[in-house]
Amino acid sequence: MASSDPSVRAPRASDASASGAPARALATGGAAFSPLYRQIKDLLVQSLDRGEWKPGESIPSELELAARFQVSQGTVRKAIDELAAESVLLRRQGKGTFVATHNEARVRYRFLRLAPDEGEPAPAQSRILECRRVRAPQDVARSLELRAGDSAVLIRRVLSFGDIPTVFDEIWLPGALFRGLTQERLARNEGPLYAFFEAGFGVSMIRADEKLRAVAAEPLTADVLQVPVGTPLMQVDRVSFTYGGRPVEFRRGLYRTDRHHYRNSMN
Amino acid sequence: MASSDPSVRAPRASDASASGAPARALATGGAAFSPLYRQIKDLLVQSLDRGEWKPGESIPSELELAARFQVSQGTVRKAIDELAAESVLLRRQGKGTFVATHNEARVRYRFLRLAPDEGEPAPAQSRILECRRVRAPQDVARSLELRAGDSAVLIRRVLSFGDIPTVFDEIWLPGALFRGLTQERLARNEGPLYAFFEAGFGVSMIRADEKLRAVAAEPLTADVLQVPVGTPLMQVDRVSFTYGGRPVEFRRGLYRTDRHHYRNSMN
DNA sequence: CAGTGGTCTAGACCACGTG
DNA sequence: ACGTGGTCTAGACCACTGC
Repeated sequence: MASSDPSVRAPRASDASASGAPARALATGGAAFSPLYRQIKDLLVQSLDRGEWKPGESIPSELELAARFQVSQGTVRKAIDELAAESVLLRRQGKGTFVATHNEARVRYRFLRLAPDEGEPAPAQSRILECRRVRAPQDVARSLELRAGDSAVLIRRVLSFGDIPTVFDEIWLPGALFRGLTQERLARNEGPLYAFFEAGFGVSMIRADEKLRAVAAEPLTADVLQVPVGTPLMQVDRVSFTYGGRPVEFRRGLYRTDRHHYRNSMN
Repeated sequence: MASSDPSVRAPRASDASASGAPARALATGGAAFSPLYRQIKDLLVQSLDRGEWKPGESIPSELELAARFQVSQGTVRKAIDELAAESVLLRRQGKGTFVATHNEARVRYRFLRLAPDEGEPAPAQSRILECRRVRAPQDVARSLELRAGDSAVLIRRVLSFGDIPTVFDEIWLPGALFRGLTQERLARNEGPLYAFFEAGFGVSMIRADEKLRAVAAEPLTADVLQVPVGTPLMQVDRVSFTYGGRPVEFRRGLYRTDRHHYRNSMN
């Protein structure tokens, strides 16, 4: 880490207390007020986005960051608190603060909400049916903030639990971010897809919005999931976002819910 | 509020710093360690549970609470922070901290996740089909932590959006908590059911767990929702909890998802 | 103007993990 | 023994609200 970091402390309202003059000029250009800890949070997110600290690595200690940004440890702490609450960072007492990974057990089932009706959640077997580059259809392009016709990667896969095919996913990714993604590399990958994306392409999925509905199985889907045509399935449309709220995946999943259910918790 | 509150400060490890002696005895009995701010949080929840502050009312200021519990304002603040993050309390700068209500716009759609495919969320029209006292069936009793055969209230209702029946709910409540709940009172109520429960029976819904699946419409449901038998519907089983994590409602909802979807956000 | 929550700082000590 | 995050305190000032 460079010791002469350009991200120095932004003047803020509180500084007036020392000089008596109401000096106020925010680094963001002065349009919107944002507390110091949130400016620090934004700087941390920018560093994550730039890849300064990679998933699984530890970030500098709170005291180091406080020195770098010229603020108190408490202010850095509050910024990290928010990022930890969003599962972007992970604190481990006595060890440090780490960039979250999609490999850890603690977040492993954060995005896969399908749970077995009986027994414990078990890892799924993934079979890649297809992976090719296509022009983004209009609705996908809109979700991914691409221009219609831009390059995209389309993946079709099936997730099975104990030999029962349960999830049929169609996944669209922005072609520009996933150069070199091939069916071979996908098939070689074990473990969660998102862990593969962050390790192989530097794209971290941080947040996702889903829309769920009940639909009848169409012939193709029915064949893949080995159910009669017309069987009620859950259709899950998801848009996933990376640092800074940029959409980087659109996905349509079709779930069999005869032995599994989609779990959700609200508060 | 009684000025001589019995909930005084519990001795804790940090106190040893003043005396030099490792005095440690937690109010909880000493079994489990819990930081001071969490003990304060528990005391606040107990006060809420007792009804010391009712939904919509303000709780004492941070400084008052700090004086009552003999801790610093910062410790009270951290306890309140957590309760605000859980939407149990609501902070309003310059005004105070308030007990959350199910009437406010901010939390109105916290538990109703069904959103229209087009346009803005609109309030639903509720029609009560049935409200009677029954013995709790075994699975309901287990969800509500009752003994099988205990008294329960069963409500059946339909929610419609613009004359289109969209949700068919079967709701079970513990009979002991909802004495005097009749179909007449229910029908008279406008607005969210949970607001009615908290105002009329002092039962606040704080958290809920849901299990979703896709099912085919059965004849009775098809009739109520005016869809053909066999239409795919979303079945939502919900257990709702009040202060202290006590279950106080089991609900099975069947949703038409031809013009609406169930929205979910993950991070 | 007074009172509320919101932000920021500084310093102390505790609990945990590692060497 | 040391460095990490976790907790707790104390005090300052800011921003918002209502009298």
